[in-house]
Amino acid sequence: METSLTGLKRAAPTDARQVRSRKALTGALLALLKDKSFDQLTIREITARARTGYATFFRHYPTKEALLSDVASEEIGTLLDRTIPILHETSSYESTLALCRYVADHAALWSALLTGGAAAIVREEFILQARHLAQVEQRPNAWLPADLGVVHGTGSTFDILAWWLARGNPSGEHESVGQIATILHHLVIAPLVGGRLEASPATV
Amino acid sequence: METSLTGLKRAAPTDARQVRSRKALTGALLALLKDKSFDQLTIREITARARTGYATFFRHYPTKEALLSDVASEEIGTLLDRTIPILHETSSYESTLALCRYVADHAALWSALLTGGAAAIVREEFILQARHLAQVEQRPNAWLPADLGVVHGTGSTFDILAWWLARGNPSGEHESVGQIATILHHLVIAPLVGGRLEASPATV
Amino acid sequence: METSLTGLKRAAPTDARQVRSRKALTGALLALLKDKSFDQLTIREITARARTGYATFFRHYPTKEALLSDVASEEIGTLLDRTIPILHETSSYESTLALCRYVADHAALWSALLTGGAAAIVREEFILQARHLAQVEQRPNAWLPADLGVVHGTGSTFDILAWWLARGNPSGEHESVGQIATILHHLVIAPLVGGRLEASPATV
Amino acid sequence: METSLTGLKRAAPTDARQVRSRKALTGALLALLKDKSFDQLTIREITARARTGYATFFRHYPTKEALLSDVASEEIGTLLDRTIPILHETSSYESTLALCRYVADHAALWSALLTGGAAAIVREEFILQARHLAQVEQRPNAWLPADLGVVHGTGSTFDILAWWLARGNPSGEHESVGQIATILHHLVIAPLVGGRLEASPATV
DNA sequence: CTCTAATCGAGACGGTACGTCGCGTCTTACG
DNA sequence: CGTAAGACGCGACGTACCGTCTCGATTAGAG
Repeated sequence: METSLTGLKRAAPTDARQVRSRKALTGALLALLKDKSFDQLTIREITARARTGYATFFRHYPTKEALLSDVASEEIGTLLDRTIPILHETSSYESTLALCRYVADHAALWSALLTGGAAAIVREEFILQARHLAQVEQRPNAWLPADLGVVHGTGSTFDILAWWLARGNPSGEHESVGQIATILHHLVIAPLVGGRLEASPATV
Repeated sequence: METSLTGLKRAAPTDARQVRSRKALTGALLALLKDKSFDQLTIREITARARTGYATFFRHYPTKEALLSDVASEEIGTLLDRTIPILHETSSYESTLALCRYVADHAALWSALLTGGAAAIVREEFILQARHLAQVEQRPNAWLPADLGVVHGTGSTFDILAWWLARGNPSGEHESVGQIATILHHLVIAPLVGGRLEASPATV
Repeated sequence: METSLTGLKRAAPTDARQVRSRKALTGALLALLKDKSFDQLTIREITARARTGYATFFRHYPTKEALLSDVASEEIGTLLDRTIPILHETSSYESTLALCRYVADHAALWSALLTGGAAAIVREEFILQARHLAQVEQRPNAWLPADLGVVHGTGSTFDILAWWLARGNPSGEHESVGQIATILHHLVIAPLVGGRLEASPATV
Repeated sequence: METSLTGLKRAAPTDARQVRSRKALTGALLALLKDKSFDQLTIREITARARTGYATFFRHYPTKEALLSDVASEEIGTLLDRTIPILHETSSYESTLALCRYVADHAALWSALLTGGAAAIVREEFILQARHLAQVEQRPNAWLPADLGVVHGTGSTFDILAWWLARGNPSGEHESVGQIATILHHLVIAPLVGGRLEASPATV
């Protein structure tokens, strides 16, 4: 929970066996996360599921969190690149919609990360990375501390997306993407950027 | 993380020794939470800090989470009673301000719960209790599923209060309470209830 | 096992309640010894069986062994008074028979002590007391150290009696007493005192 | 006390580490048995003496008794192979002498087993194994139940050997071996097999 | 026949050993 | 001769029982 992911991408291995081992491990982690909480997962359990030797795990990752990082960190970064900019645009609905589309396109992975047992730790990492990104581009605001804006915006976005993915399978349903984007924009983005609610075409 | 607090208040013991032991344990938990994450706390550590026998812990609580529950559960309920109603009033700023004042008045306890190592688990419990409460009084909404509204409203409120408490000591500073209430109302409450932003007198 | 019984008879209590408590405890011990080993008996178990408070046990006996002592110590002394002299008589069959009769007459108690879970510890005490008794009246013997004679004689007698009591209920069967006395005399007493085997009328 | 050793020899491990661990554990047990009773020995104490991790104990033995078994069981079997046959020979003194010589040759080990804190439990195992062996070759006897004969013979032999080993160091003293064999034969073997006492040349 | 003090039951307490489990390291034996 | 399998030291877990202790609530026996 308190442990934060490193955010450092692990050097890509060249050896074919290493590739196979890592893929097996990440796959096993994602598979197991559908059933149990991340921190009640056992390394032995992961390696057993991956059909891999126990010690092999440590040849690739120092801790369980490092494996999760290897799975999640890059994806978090990619998603963040699509989240942060939204806050800076006045006309932001389109960007919000794009964000939701992206998540829907990678529903399987993001379901595991946002609704699986690792949700809390991924959320922490999500916000942590966002704060680091935001430190650079301070946009002073009279009534809202910048840091709080980032925390609230990122966290809420995370929560709404997680809630969305927790309902069955949203991918493919074009309608649903628009709806969730509207909600997200209405509840989070618009209040932050001070944009008009009318900016969202789908406001019922 | 996945473990949720029971929400059931433990029966108050009559024996003076039991009262003393429980007080020592809860006190030790709160004290330790200021330094470390809840789940990297050890029961042995708690009992050592409480100057209590290790086995005595289990005479009172079956798990570490049960102790946290005993500390937090009632407080969460009290706070929720002040959070949920806000969403139902059109003129809600005053209620928001009252909520913030309440938190400021119990800053020590809520700092431990919201910003300490137990934050994630307390947050889960917070939302869980809110969802249960909200199930009763379904207020259908065309564009926003009721459940999502609760999750977003509760979670965001939690986050903003946590951010607030994480900055030094907010108690006593009358100004600060008003500011955070304004922000909370602006970012979370107003978008949910559809109230006008002008409802908040302090909007700068 | 290594713990030896004190051999000190506890002062008899006058208070009726104390009498009742001790009787309940000794009775419970004997009852439980029929099922389980002495040292896998729990003080809590004994007090529960005795329908007695847990702390009450310690008001009467400092340890589990003290309770066993209270039950067994005097009986062991009495039996020893009938065992030791046998070794000193040339015509000893009658004494052996008397010993067996005495045991048969108190079969219930001796079954518990010799064949129950406390057998090993009672045996140790048996031999220990015998050695102490024998130290006084040294009867030098050229080929057999006196101490070894006592150890062997007492231990073997104990074993044979225990074997005997372990077969159903020997009391009432007059025949059986004679047979076991013959065996005991033949196997143990006669070789020790150098008496003739013919001394035993029942030698087949 | 009531717990009996399994009598099953543990499969010999091939891994050098396992060999080392087991040797350390058995060695520690024998060393500690010189000082304290077996059942007031702590597994933690054994592992500490063996310079071994606590959990490692359980990777090799399920209980303390299993460790004792690993130390004693085979030795008991070997000794029994030399004890039982004696009862079947008419001219048995030589066999008795051979038995005593064997014990004297392994005095260190047998001192630990017979006179150490595990004596009672080893004795039980001794007799138990003997009874199992004797069940096969029933040699009916008019005045002596076969089972009692075995119990008495084995138990007495155990006691006399234990008494012998408890006096200092008997190995090397040729005289002593003959003397104890004579006593053993006189007190136990001869009465059982009905042999004449004159069969023993050393009878003084 | 009362009153007072001893004895009772109940059970919480600080300890300590238990046996289990998972960790991360490090050795071994096999392919 | 490198890698999987897995044994190892470590330490927290939750359980059980120890012997001590405080509580009222009986209840015996002395006055």
